[in-house]
Amino acid sequence: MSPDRNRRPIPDATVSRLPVYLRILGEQRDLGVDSISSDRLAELGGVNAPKVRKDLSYLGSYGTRGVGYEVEYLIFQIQRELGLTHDWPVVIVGAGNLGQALAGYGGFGERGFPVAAIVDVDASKVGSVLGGTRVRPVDELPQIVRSKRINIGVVATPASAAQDAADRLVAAGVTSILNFAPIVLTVPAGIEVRKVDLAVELQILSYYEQRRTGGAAPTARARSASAS
Amino acid sequence: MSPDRNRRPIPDATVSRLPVYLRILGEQRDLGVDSISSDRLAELGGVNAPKVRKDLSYLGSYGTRGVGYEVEYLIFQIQRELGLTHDWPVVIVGAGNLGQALAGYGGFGERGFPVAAIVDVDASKVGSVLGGTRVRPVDELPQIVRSKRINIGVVATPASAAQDAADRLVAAGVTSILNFAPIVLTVPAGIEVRKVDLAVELQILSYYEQRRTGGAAPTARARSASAS
DNA sequence: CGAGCTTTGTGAACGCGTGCACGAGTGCCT
DNA sequence: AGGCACTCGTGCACGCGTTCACAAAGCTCG
Repeated sequence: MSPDRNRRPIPDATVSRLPVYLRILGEQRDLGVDSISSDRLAELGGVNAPKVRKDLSYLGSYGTRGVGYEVEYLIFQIQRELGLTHDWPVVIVGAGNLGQALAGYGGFGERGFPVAAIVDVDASKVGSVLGGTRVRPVDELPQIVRSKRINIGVVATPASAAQDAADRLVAAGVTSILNFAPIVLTVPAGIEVRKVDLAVELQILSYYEQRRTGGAAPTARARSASAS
Repeated sequence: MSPDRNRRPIPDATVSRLPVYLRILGEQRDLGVDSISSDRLAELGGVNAPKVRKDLSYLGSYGTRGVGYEVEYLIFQIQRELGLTHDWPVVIVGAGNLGQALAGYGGFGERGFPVAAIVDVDASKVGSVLGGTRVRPVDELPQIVRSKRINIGVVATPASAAQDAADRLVAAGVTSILNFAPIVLTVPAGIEVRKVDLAVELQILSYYEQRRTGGAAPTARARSASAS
């Protein structure tokens, strides 16, 4: 299991599906399933079977023809490829509504991303406890990142403060950022940024709704009275 | 009317970028800018200029050569295309950590998606007030959806309850679902579903971190991290 | 031990989206 | 009025990702 075996780059599209396979495999293992076919995995994952096989083939040939994939072993291989064999502690910047929710949301820790710290510029928020973690002043970011060996930061501030938050994270030594603020962050080369904009997802749904109904308004202020 | 005849379909990739342009245009308008070039819009949006022009060309030829795009008019055109000329009230299923956060998060309402209602199966959660909205029992979903003319539902339940939540939403008449639960929902044809899995985004970041460091662990049994 | 069924792994074709280059239209300045 | 600088709109080539089809490989059973 020497990591010096040169890894060819895995297509981005495949990387974004591997976590899905991983989750399904974990569920199946907990159900007592020890072998699974690409067909079944595709069904559970909402994709088609050839795509599953091609995706998994980027990891190596870990399946057995005529049988399928050994669940336990495949979990290990995907975890290894994704770097999930150990925890990645994260620091959340911004203890507002969203930051509080993310801290309280157990899903991060369960999947290997424990919330190691929360910071905020607002002194009035410092000291309160969210999801078992005390909010600390943003100035302590460098010490926190260094002492807890944090590589990933989460920006959960309002848009106006997001760039500053990102700058501070980068200065503190973070190399990957998950950005929930609706702006495009400017970061130095080599820093990986992913953006999640909740409103954008709704707007995309709106487009398909609008196309479906031909523009009929569900709560058109012009016609029906939508109080409150 | 036939909704698909008057408009050629816009590529999905373009649809997912239109909200980004829309947000930037709104900001620029608030700053007093009344005309913007594709170059500038691309810079602010983190894409390249030809892509901006191609995206906008799907809406029609609303630019002026030699000048750029009139901000106000372009905002209107994108809003019209995305169906954002009126509000789309949404209902949130699940008043747990995530549901509470989404209800309190003002970003939805600001962007035209007011939280019209929150429901939960847990009777102990019913009655509490989140973000100005009282939590109501899940059985009232059909009445809520009908009376408030809701087309979009948000699933913010644990994974185990997500499929049931989706079924109830569909039965109540919702035609689009934004799913935060980490499972693939099964819905009838014609129902649009978009999925946001917060942990998946972190796992993707983990992959790039892992590739960068060659698999060095940041917390557990780590050698010295690469301090570049 | 071989036939037949099952399932993986992958080369190749196809389609979509991106990036590029350039023609076309507009405003400004002399 | 004419030239020039600027920017949009778009045809085209390229590359990535998806899909398909099929050969290779393993298991089961008689």
